[in-house]
Amino acid sequence: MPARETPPPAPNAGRRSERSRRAIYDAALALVVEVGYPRTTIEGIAARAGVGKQTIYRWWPSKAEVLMEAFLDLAERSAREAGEQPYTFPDTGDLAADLKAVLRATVDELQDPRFDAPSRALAAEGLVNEELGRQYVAKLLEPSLQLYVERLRSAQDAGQVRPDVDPRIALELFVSPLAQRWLQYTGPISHDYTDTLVEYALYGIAPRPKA
Amino acid sequence: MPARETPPPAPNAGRRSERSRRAIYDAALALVVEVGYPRTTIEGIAARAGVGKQTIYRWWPSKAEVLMEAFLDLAERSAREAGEQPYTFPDTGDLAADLKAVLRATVDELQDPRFDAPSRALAAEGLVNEELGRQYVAKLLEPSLQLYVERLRSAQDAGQVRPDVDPRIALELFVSPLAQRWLQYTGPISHDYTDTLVEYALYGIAPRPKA
Amino acid sequence: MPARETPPPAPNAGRRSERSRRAIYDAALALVVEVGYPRTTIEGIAARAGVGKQTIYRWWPSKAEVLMEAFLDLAERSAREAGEQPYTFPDTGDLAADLKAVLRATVDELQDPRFDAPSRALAAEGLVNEELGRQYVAKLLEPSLQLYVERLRSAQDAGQVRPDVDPRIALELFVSPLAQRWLQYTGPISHDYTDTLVEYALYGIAPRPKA
Amino acid sequence: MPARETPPPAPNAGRRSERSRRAIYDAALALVVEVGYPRTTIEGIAARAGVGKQTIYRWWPSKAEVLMEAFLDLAERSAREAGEQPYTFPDTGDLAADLKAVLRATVDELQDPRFDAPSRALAAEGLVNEELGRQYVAKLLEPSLQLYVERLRSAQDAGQVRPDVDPRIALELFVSPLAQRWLQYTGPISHDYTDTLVEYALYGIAPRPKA
DNA sequence: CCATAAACGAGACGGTACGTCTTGTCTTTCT
DNA sequence: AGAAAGACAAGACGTACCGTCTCGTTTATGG
Repeated sequence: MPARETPPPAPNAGRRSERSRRAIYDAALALVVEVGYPRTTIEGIAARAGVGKQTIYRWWPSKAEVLMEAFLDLAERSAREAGEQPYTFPDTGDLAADLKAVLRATVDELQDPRFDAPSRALAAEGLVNEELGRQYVAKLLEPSLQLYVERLRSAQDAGQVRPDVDPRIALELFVSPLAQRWLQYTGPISHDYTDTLVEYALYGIAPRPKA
Repeated sequence: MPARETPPPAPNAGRRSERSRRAIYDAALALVVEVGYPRTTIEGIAARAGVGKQTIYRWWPSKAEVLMEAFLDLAERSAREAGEQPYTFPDTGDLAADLKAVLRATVDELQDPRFDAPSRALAAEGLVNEELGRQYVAKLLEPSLQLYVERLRSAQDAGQVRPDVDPRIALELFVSPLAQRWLQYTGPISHDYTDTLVEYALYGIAPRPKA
Repeated sequence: MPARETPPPAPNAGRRSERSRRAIYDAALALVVEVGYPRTTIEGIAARAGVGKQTIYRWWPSKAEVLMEAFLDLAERSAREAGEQPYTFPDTGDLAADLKAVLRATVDELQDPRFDAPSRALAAEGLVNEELGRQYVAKLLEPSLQLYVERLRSAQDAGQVRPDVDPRIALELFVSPLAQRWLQYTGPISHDYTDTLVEYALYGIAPRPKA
Repeated sequence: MPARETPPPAPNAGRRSERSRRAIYDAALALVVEVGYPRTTIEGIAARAGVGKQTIYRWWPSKAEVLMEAFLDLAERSAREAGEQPYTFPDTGDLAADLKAVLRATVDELQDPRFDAPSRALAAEGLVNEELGRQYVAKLLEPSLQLYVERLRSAQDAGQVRPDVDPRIALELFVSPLAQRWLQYTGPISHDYTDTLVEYALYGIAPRPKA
């Protein structure tokens, strides 16, 4: 592997301008919503943020990473704003009801362009750039999926899910179909749809013997 | 609606050079595999195909559409070469076995870069360009999914799937998780994995009453 | 000497756009006069000429060379416009009178900003870039100086200049002082001044023996 | 005239760091010799001198002025080092010999890159920036030319130069040609060349009547 | 002899221009 | 008329410097 001539001379994060960082986040998110990801350029972000291009290049290696951080920040702020403690999952004892509730909320969120546009853009970039794709999963997807894992484990303890079932796989039965319909336009998404997914996943599609 | 000055003077498809078309397909597919989709440019395709840029712009509106056609052509040729009749699905009477077999074959296909690279590229473009995304689904995805629908309907007739189940949704229980792991690197894919998906989907993850 | 990776792929001069060339010349000359050479940028020339930057970079290696060609073209056009045959020198038989006349004309020309600004800019660039400096001399200066050489030789034939004098050096006695005052602001320039130079140069500054 | 908000809060020259000043001079001169004037940047000077950029901007308005001071300082030091009293001119009574001697020394000096590079750079900048050009003349050129004036006046007193000759113009007959050949590459410079200039200038190029 | 205010090194910042690359259009020439 | 070739206007890329603006850290009196 040929070494770089001059390894990037690591800027001093202590002196970083918080003002600029915020302006860049805002500009990036706004542009992705307004003109779409491919027409969102680093020049455009810099201009809209009232910032020199170098200030972007100093802190991020690509527009995808700018957007990633901006979106993570947005998610954090949104959660905090909503007064909710983030990353929790209802556990009423009724697994089906809890899953349906969470998936219905997810469906609603996926309709909001402020969430849809950046999220979709990052997913798209991730498909074609493995490094970024893995970051996307690790930072955005996996933390949420982990909540399903925990809820499913709790359901296993309560005897509502078979103990031999792998929760990490089980969750994909309802999460992945929704994800695919959302991302790839393979079908409409609705509360009914996710309710159905939960039903099918819990009880299977094969005929059930009479209890 | 302001009319175009010159309505696109529709080229005469009859005089189209078959030689150029083939060269463009080959160049596009090769480049996507070799340098990746983002670094595949129309200029690059033209140069590699020994073709004028205008010849590409005359017949396709974007590099994504070039790649789409090239990939469809590849798929057709591959099927023909393999001597198989395309678009069939095994029906041995054992639904679980048939699904597992098809999904195992799919897993193998997804590992082949000649398939993976263009397919992933088109998916990525589709995420961010709805028009293209819908084309992708209609031309590439839906035809395959339709085979699952038919097989599931046949299983319903045989009493192996509950009659109230919607086959178009049911198929997503095993197809979408595989698709997501493949596209988004959310987990490893293997024959074991798809076998498990089929099991979970057919019989559910909830405890089954004794038969 | 390390060879270039790809030697510049020589554009096809036959297809060159005359319209763009003219627009670039005009823009370059206008900008140098209006905002000065250092603030004349390639981007500015391109914008003013309504031309892509690449069209400039395709045909010229630097803004200095653009300006050089533009100025040569201007000189040619000016001469043609004035209906004069360019590159001639009066020869009335009276050397002193002829030299004074030409130098007076030169003084006038040096006051015209359309001539002064680009000419001075090229000279400045040439001081610091030997390659360009030599071009400046070869294309702009030397052809004019050659006319002095010829006139002086004719004067030698007529016995008005000593035969052992080197005309190429002799001409510098009046041309260089004017050039230096013009370029370096070492003194004012006027018709009187150049007349004096001719007098001093022809007859020396030492006392002359009575004839 | 709109007044400045804050009149430049004149730095206190008393506290100025001599160490930095020296380092800046050295860096500026070295860089001009090593990489040429256009590639000598203020950032580069600061880095090489181990100095903050602001320390340069605090004391000089432009890189040209830095170089000017650096060069004046160099000239002073050189003179002092050579143990010579600066700004003197030989007066042996033989004008021709004295002029030839001084010009030969000048020719030698012009060949030394430590003198040539900065001097040429300042001249170039001066061509295009009148203010700086006039400074260049006043601080660097005129003091030397004044010595010629004095020597010529002394020669006039001795009857070796006609009393009606203007020494300030006369000196240009030999100084300007040398300057032009040096700066603009209009011809080679050598001791022979300057000797010839002196001859021509003193006795003219026209035929001399028999004494 | 210590307090304090300046100059200092460092370097992030908003900008401008660089020279390169690719896009999609247009034009020329050949077949 | 289609195709190869490639010049063109447009504009984003990522880099290099500009000149300004903080940041702590010397440093050098002057109270």
